Amino acid sequence: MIKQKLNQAGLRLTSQRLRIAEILFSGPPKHFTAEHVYEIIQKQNLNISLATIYNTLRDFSKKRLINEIIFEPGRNWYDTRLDDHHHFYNKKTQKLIDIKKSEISLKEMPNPPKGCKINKYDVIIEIE
Amino acid sequence: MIKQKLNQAGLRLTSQRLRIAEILFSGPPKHFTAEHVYEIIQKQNLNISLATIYNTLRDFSKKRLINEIIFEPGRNWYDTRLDDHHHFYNKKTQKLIDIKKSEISLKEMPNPPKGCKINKYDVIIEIE
DNA sequence: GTACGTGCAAACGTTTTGCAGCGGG
DNA sequence: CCCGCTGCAAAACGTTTGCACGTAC
Repeated sequence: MIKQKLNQAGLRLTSQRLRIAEILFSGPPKHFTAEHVYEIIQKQNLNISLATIYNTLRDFSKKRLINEIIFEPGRNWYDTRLDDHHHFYNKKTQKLIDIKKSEISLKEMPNPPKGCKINKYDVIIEIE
Repeated sequence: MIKQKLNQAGLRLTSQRLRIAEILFSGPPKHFTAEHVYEIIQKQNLNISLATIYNTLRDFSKKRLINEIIFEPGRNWYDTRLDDHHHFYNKKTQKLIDIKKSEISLKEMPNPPKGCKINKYDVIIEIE
């Protein structure tokens, strides 16, 4: 349940967050930017300010409800999938395509510099 | 030779480009942003506008003289290394560390969607 | 009641662009 | 001589922030 998700993450159940979460977590996994979410909200004749959407997505991402993907300069993308997987990125169409974990993985993970631990790793394969 | 490099890429040999290329390609491989290059230019008491540096780095990158690396939202990094290698990214110190190709590679490259070819792939391992 | 969230507009940092003038080929 | 490059300032872009108000808990 969405309310549980937000609660567990320590986020207050405001109507804006609930609405945004509903958009993100209903239906199949999605790749999206703040602007995409904003457009959907507009089409539903709802009124949530763009700033709130930016803040909400950042909060969700910090609390690991969604995943930030960086592959394009100057724009933040997010992914509702949290499991270990990677992406094709089509620069022309600006579309992301998931790559299942089983289809790809590193031969071996290199040792991080001492004192550091590995947070996560992303593989972006640029196609055209 | 630097002049040959630019010529082969079809770029005119202007003094600004030569100066920037000299900074990039002298010494060891480097990770840098436009702002970094600008600071170096300033310290040398030269005067190349920031816009020109942005444009030049973009041109160099398009012509594959340098490599664009995307790992941080809202800032473009470049790398003078063109060979197949990947990066540790320390979010706290904002430093990039090279990972030799021999230390890392994919088990197998997944098939791109039909009609598409693979341009390049980047592995970013975020550490802290 | 209080700390946190929201909306708005304004600020921010990075990058791009329009345009007049310069200079390489 | 022409087209591409430069410098400057201004615009553009995505994102964040300051502040007054509202609301969850």
